[in-house]
Amino acid sequence: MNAYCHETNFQVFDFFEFNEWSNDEDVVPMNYSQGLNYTANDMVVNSIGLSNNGSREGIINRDSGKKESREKVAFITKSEVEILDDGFKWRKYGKKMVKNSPNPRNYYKCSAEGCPVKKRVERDKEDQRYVVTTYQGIHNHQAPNHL
DNA sequence: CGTGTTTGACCGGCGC
DNA sequence: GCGCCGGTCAAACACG
Repeated sequence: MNAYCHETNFQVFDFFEFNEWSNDEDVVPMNYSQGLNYTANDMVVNSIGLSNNGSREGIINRDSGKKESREKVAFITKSEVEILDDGFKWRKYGKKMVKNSPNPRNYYKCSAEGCPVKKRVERDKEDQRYVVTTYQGIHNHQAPNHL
């Protein structure tokens, strides 16, 4: 077992999709997040819209029942480490303290050439045992092999 | 050298 | 305007 498999095997405690990713308040909990049987790895695969063989797959729209890629999704895990290794290469480009939270928010961009995907990582402001990871954008390249 | 991190500066939107 | 706030840039730095 490599470090990647180990680290992404965190239970997902909640999962959000953003219909309007310009508006952080407009989040819609996914119906299938209730089961809590998803790992961070599952969430990464679904959120980026790429399946194991690299084809576009996406997540299930609970209204239409169809799979579609989402521009922005977020999930919460209970984790002691903040940087979940999701198999992609990320370059950190910023860190900010956000209002009403004692914890900084970290900004990452996908290292792949021309890929527009970004993610944010921060600890839950009320319960620091939880980590909130937000992805925005859809990768324009092949996913890592182990995804 | 090539790549990634750190960190203050900078910028744009928004409310007053 | 001006200041707050969240997001990004980029120069310096670290490290293999």
